[in-house]
Amino acid sequence: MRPPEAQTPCAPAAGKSRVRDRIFETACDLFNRHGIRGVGVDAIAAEAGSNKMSFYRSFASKDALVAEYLQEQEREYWAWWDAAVARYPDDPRRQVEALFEAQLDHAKSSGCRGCALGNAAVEISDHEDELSTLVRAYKEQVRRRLRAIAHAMGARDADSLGDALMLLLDGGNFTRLTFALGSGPIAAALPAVRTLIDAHLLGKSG
Amino acid sequence: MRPPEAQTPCAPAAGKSRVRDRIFETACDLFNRHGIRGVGVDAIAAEAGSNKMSFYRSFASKDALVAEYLQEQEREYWAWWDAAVARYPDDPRRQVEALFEAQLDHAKSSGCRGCALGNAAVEISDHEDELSTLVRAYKEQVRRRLRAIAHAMGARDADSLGDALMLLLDGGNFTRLTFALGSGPIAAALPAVRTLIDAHLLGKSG
DNA sequence: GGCATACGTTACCGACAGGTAACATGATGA
DNA sequence: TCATCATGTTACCTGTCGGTAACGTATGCC
Repeated sequence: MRPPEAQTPCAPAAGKSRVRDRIFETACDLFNRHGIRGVGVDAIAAEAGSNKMSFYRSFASKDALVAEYLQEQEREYWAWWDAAVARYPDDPRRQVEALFEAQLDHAKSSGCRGCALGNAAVEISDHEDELSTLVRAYKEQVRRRLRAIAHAMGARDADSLGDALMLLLDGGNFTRLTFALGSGPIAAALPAVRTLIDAHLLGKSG
Repeated sequence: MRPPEAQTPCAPAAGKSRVRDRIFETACDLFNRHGIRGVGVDAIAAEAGSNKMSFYRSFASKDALVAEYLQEQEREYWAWWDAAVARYPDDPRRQVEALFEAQLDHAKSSGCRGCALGNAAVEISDHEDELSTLVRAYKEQVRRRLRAIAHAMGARDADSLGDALMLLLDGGNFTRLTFALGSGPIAAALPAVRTLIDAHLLGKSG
């Protein structure tokens, strides 16, 4: 996927450089804080202690940077997910609870702006195919994973349960944008999750 | 709130004109479709069959238009809410179900882009006080209303139930941005709502 | 007719956006 | 020492943005 051109003799891996990394980290931070359309290339480079020219030596365009940003956000998200889930192998119910616990925990951090990928869906119009495809693939995987866990629990209407869990998850992400740190309705997610799982494990409900 | 200046002798009500209405409707449509930052004043005026100069004769600034847009969206939303709820006076449980039925129904329309106010929260940075205050007030009222209905049901942990309902509602709005018409997880909202209400009416759950 | 209202048209402004050219510098390594 | 590479610097291009000035015109009211 990535052409092996411009390979430096040693040091940083495959075409990556120090400024590039600094710029990219800065970009991720600014995109998260102000939205994708709310941050210009110039501002990113300056905030990274560099300049626009150096930016364009590392990134083909702003769109390329945004795509990489979204991919990185997804990568981090799944790492976060896997870490939460890994603590309870073979216990899908506790896995789900751990996910929502971790979400609540993360929502209490001041830098949290909900779901970066989901927020991007608001900003990118439908014709920006590459970006919206990234977001769609991510959301579909969230859905698939939650449904799979619901199935693993042996729940009745597992797909429906998985989807309901996704609604609670995304509801938390969405409301987090508006409500300050610990004050939002997101704290109600975990009890609701437990109730729903109970209902889907004991009997038919909807 | 609105100064009574420039009152025309008769015809359209209090300072409003035909172009103004056309421009405003066009703006609402475009904001919904492409986001607030994704639409320029020029594009709005042109799409409305007018021009920028006429725009600025009716609106003090783009920010003023955006504020009015958000207020209008909120007005329409509560009208929609009240209509759904009014069909079942004195039956709070059915009121909630009617809300989620109406949401699902609306989500199936092609123009639906979830929650306009919530989407705006993604685009406006924190320092734009006037706009983010509008969004926050709206979201707080959603929360208050859902909690109130939960209380009216006589539910245990009514606040928690109300918050959980809000998460499901906003989760539906958020996911609607990504999943096409009827294909998203939003269909799982209503069964989940019923399950949660049942649990909160029968016994303690979480 | 005279006048104000409402609207269209053209042209312009300063600011900033994404993106590029050309050149200077400083470290590295053969 | 000399070439190379990564980076910084300055200047510039084009386009678009929010916003304004000045002028023209159709309508309708008195």
